[in-house]
Formats: sequence, C-alpha cells, structure tokens
Amino acid sequence: MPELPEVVTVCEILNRQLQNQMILNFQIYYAKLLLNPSIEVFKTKVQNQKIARVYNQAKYIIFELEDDLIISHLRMEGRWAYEKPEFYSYNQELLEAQFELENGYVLRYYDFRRFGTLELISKADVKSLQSPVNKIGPQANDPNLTVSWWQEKCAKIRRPIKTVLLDQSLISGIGNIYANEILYVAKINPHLPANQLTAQQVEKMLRQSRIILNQAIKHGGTTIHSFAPQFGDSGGYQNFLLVHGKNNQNCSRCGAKIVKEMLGGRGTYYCPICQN
DNA sequence: CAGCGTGTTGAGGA
DNA sequence: TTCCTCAACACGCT
Repeated sequence: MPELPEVVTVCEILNRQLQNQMILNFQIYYAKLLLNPSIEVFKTKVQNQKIARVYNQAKYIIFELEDDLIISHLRMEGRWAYEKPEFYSYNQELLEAQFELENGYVLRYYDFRRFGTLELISKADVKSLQSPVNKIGPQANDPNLTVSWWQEKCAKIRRPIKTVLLDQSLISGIGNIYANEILYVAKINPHLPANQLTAQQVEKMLRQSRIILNQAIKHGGTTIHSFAPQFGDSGGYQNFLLVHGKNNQNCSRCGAKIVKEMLGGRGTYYCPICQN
C-alpha cells in the first residue's frame, strides 16, 4: 500500500478526474472487497449519484457522493485507475471492481494482493460507530496536534514507540516506511517504551512526523515495490529515504551500520549508535 | 522452499 | 478488564 502521502497523491488525482461525474453502474469481480452493504444494495445506492469530491481521511480514500460515502482502503497493493473501458492500465485478472461513469470512462480497482477493502456508509450514519473513520486517531501531520496531547497518550503506553506510531487508533497516517524515517530523524530508538520518551523527544517526534509526511506528499509519495499513484506516474520520495531499507549501509550522521530487526512483526531500520 | 512486505484486525495470552 | 503480541489475510518476489 501506499502510505499516507501516496493516498493523498491518489486522492488529488482522482478528485480532479471524478468531480461531478455521475455513476451509472457498478460491477464487482472479487466479492470479499466489499465489506458492506451487500452487492445489491451497494449497486442500487451508487447508481445515479454524482461524485461530489474525493478526499482522504488518514489512509482511507473517501468518495463523497450526494447521499453516501464510499470508503476505500488500499491496504498493501490496491490501486484505483480512471481509464477508458477498452484500456486496462493494470493486469485485467487483478481487476476487483469498476464503476461506469456517465462520460464513458470507468473507475477501476485493481489489487494483486487482494487485501484492500471497500464499503459504503450513508452520510446520515457517518457518526455511528460502524464507520471505520471513527476508529482512527487524528492525522499525524495535523497542524493542530499539540505536544502535550501526544505526551499524555504516550505516557500511558509501555509498548515500543515504533508500534505506537503505527497504531492508527491513536494517531493516523504513519506507515512503516515513515515510522522508520521519523524515528531516525528524531534520533529515537524504535524499541524505547513510549512512556519513557522525554518531552523533548515527543516534541521532536511530532515535529518530524509533520515535516516528513508533508515533504513526502510534496514529492508525490514514495515509489517502492509496485506502488505508483497512477499508471506511469510515480512518487519521488524514495530518493530522500535516510534509513528505511538501508540495512548494512552507513548511517548518514555517524557512519555506523544501519541495522534491520523485526519489531511488532514489521521490518525496523535504525542506527544503533545515534538512535539510543 | 522459506521468509518477507507499503496495512489492519481479531484471537488469545499475560 | 486492560494491555500487548502475533497470526492471518493473499500473492509475488528474493
């Protein structure tokens, strides 16, 4: 998947392409993609609604219709493509769903790993607990977040700080690549229990979260493995990564060897000397 | 062949 | 009960 910067990039592109387009029909080829409602209800609801806009809430992509929201999560490998029906920008066998639009184009969802999800919720029910976007914490690059808020949260948690950064229910939008980068720049050891961070470390971590995510968004996200925001396009942030994927390379600050370990089941890269 | 991966969730243990 | 860890999801790549 795409991490937050990739999702933001995708939303900007989709919003430009889809704003005010009417949905005429919907087809689904992989039933598990749609969490709810049933295919029949989903189809009936989306037909003849216009897409008002496309935006993101953390890593969720939200297609705002007139009465409903379609909430998409790409997980690891999902991708949306706006294209002519006869042109498949990606392997047709990986096509999971498509919307037929009034202008003759289609909006297609491809996912080779089949992890992504799609659901529809009416605007009236958005505040209900069922909405996935109600289960996530504030977005990490939100300028309104305060150090004291984050400090209070961290003070109650004994888990390693890296797994806390990845916990979307506490703070949203940080994925594995950026968690590694944030902790590297903030010089914090990923294993450090969250409640042992000093106020200065929490401040640095929050500031770097903002800087790194916004910087990555500016560069169109990170192209790593197969991710590309749209056919042909790709992000440029991978050229700025300082620690993710750099195991056995020299730390850009102190020259020590970057190590890779598994932490909370995820690849974790850090400098054992200057992140202590 | 085994392990890994841009993400999340639910089960089960402490 | 709360906190935390880890397997599972599906599939291609090394």
